[in-house]
Amino acid sequence: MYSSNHRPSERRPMNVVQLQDRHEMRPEHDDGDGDAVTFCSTCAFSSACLAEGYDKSGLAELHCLVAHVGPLQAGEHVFREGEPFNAIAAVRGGTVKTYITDRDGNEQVLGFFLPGEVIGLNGIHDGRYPCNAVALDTVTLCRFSFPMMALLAQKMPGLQSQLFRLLSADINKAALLAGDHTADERMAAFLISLSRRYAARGFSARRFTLTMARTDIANYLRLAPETVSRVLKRFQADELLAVDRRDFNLLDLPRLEQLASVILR
Amino acid sequence: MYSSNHRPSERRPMNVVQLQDRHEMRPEHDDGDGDAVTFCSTCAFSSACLAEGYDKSGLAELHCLVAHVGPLQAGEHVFREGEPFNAIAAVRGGTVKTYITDRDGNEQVLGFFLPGEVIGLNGIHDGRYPCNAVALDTVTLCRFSFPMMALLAQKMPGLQSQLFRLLSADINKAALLAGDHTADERMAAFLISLSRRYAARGFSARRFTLTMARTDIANYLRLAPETVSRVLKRFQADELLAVDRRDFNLLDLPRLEQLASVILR
DNA sequence: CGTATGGTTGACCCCGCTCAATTGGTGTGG
DNA sequence: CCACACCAATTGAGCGGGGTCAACCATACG
Repeated sequence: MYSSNHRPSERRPMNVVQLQDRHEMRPEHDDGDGDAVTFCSTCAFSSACLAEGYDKSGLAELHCLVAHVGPLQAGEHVFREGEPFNAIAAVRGGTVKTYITDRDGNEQVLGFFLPGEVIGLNGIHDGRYPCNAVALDTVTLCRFSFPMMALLAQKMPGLQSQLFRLLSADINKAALLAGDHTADERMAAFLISLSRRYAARGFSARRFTLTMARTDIANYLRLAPETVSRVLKRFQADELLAVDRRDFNLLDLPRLEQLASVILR
Repeated sequence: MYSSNHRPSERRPMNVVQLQDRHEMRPEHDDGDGDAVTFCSTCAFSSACLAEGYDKSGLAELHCLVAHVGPLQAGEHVFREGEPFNAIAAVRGGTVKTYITDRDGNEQVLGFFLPGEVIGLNGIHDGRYPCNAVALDTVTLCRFSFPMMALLAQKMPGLQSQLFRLLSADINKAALLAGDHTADERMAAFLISLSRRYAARGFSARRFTLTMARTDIANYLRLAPETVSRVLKRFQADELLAVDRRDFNLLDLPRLEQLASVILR
């Protein structure tokens, strides 16, 4: 039984509730920067935002209720456990970590969220965020007021079904970690999952630099940090990958996929 | 690392896809049996079905798209992994177990569903059920065509938000098992969860008879069946509970809650 | 009865956690 | 530029919770 003794890393004492107030936010439609298009095409709401040509008024309304948040610096929180839920957010840039802390102050990492992925959906249930969300590096977000989004979903079938699909996908994603698997399988599944998600966003599937510490990886995989070190060392000896600090190079994707397949299917 | 060698229990060779075809179904409104009211009051859709007095036409439509399924006998499947998703179902009576089988044929139990709870929501994601659902005893269901329900949710804000809440709740439920906890904590959390769910449906919070086998409990908790036996024996020695085969009597709810609190919070 | 199925018990062992020491990279002040 | 501190990461030694394997027991059913 491993339990981390580390408190959540907190570089900034300031507790700015970024999804609650309106500091550093700008409405979507008044900044016509060029990378908005490239971002939106990989965002989880792309099909709702872009592919709804048949309902241009709805599209305009969706873009109206989007607000840009950030940039947040590493260690700043997006939201905290127990805060009233009122918005979800799509990661626009950077990486967000979600976690809970139990009664003893032990941190338990729930997930890492890359650009295009949506955080906060688990807060719908009882109107409060059930976990914390913290920036691991410089993070920018698209904030969506959930009440307004639900209202708009009444008029836009595509948006409603997209929300249903996102929620349903998170159920299955949460179940992945629940299985009991070896340290090797967990690590391989973690790396393959990252690889696929980076690749889907146009980055290299083989080479990437992690934004999270070893302790975060270990905590997420329910392993001791020491085990993560040893597994990575063995993977390197077996020429499955090359790793230098946080730079990873997946040398043998097929064998990693093979290892991960028990979990990722 | 424990992996079950047991194939999914299958007492009936027949593979009747119960949520797909219309055998043994009757529309809700043509059977005015008295227990419909008592069931519906504890069903997950009760707030949508009953409390929507302000929208009687919507209520009537919701009842129109409900169809009763069953009774299914123990071992009969409600749906199977990979089948096209087209409906969710509320358990009306009995217990449903959901599970997946990996490449090696090992079963992995995902959850148990009591009367009033909803199965199939994780199939929305990619239009196929990602797991199997099997009856553990005699099961009756309320089947809801999901496309029709989504359509109705466009007109009924209460139904839409109820669906959002159900989906969001399942995300958090799935995350519970993911933590690494001792065998004692897992078992206590399992029993307390059942206790609460029975109590919420008007049954005793202390005494109940399980419908699932030890192997199912073990598999669900990611423990070996032998470990389940040993933990229960120790719990009994410590006078936390009394157990005779599948009859449980929770003698010391406070201490069990205490043990479970790390997981259930 | 005999047989099948599910549950229990005991002996043993291994994966991964714990504890502790060491390394190395990064930042800061002299 | 070096010295020192600090923290993340690594490495080693030891051990314990829980899995494995096997035998045994109990209830259900033909």
